[in-house]
Amino acid sequence: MSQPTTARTRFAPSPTGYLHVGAARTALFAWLVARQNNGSFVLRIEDTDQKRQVEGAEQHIIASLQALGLDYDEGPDKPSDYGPYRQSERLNQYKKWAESLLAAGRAYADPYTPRQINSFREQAQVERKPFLFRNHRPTNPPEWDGSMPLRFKSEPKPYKWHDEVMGSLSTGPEVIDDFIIIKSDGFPTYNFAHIIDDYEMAISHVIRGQEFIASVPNYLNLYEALKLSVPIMATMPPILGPDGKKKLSKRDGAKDLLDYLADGYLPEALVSFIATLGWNDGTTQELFTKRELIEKFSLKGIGKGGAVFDESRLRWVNGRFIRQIPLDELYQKAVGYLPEKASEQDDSYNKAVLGCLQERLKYFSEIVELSLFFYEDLPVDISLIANHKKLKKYETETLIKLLEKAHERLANLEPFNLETISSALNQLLADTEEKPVVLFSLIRIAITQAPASPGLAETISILGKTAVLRRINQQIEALKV
RNA sequence: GGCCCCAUCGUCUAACGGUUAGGACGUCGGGUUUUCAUCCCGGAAAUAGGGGUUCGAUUCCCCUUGGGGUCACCA
Repeated sequence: MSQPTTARTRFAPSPTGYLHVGAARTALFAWLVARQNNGSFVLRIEDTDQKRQVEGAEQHIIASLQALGLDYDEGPDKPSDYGPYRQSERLNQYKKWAESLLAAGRAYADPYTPRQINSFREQAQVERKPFLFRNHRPTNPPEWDGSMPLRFKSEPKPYKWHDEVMGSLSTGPEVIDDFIIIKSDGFPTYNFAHIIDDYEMAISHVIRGQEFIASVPNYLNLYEALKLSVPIMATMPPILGPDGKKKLSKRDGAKDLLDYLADGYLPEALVSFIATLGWNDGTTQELFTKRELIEKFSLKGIGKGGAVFDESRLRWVNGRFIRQIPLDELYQKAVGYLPEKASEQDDSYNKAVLGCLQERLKYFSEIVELSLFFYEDLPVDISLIANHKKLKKYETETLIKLLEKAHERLANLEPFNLETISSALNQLLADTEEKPVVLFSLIRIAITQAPASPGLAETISILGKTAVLRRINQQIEALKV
């Protein structure tokens, strides 16, 4: 088998929907193989099933690849020497190759109606045997006029082949069958088209999902009939849903890659997470930049078993990536996720808010919930005190007094900045002889009305004296009722 | 049902045939002059079962079990 020195890999989706995580991983790995060999990454659109076309799917997929930073060198919108890159635009190629098979006696017209084939199939099912079309191969097939499907005439035999991920694979002759290569609508099937295209586009590595592994022997049979050399093949194990059994599906949540991006997951984090779903470099490294992946990735490092998509781990990965980016960059990326009223504040205020959220943020769309109190007075929620493990033991009177003392101290504080606030709070601690958990929790609840928030002094300094004093008073009033 | 593939903590995974089976997420428990969703420390948690081979199997072989894929004029 010839091993091309420069890798040419492809991602070949059919435009029937959005790009989901599993396809994104396949695309990522193909991209990595191309990039680490200084090769080419090709996007080919497999639109041979007219019925399943989805309007806009191609654009959606392209947008997803771009968002992840998986740039391709050739594709429908990037014409190059091996185009066109949509299968619907390559019909004459498939026809040419099909006719050569026909001429060589390795293809024939399928004279049966779908109904007849169905009855063959049902019969096989009753007999609990796999359906093989070649058991019904017509002795005198009619001339192929394009109105009937064209079938490959197989030569059953056992196969043994190598898969970069799965290792050595083999099957017996019983899996080889006559499959349709040109449908009655004139379009090729995937089984035929991809082989022609991979050859004509000089693809070196075919990286795809495991749903195709059972068809590989048939492809090998076709490669032989066509006298084409076989590319390197790599089969990706499936990405599983939360139950750990079935393949990840739409039911399991938002699986459109663009949805994750819209929720405020960083492309870098998504790439790192998806790459480590089934792959790892043998060390304990958990997070990878794209550069590191290009350097370290290997198809051989991919596990053979399926991997469950664990969103909580994705959140953790994303949180780590968020913490790594400089505040200015974070601000640029996340400003749109701030609450509506953020537009009434200036950049420095909003940036300060994001700054103190950064270390605890997991994804951007939770920013509203985490930062709302920075932008508006939330209604006093008495349950925050009533349910607090320490505060609930205190008399309301005592709490009011503590708040009044805090109010007084902060009201007289000048200048009003992080440093002075911190020391004022410490003074307060000493004066009241209360534990921090009591005093600070009380003040924190008063000024945020939220179950969690950034550091108290920091929060106070961002909110400013006016808002803080107003909110403390609101809490006092609520307690008095 | 035939054929093919897969199998380490709940999850992602590491371990030239020799390790107290490691790391990470999650979880649980502590800790830090606030909360906790950050941070630090700690705990619980796995080689599916049975046979071989071997001085010694997570690792190699076989069987069983479990799971997945496929058997389309879908890809």
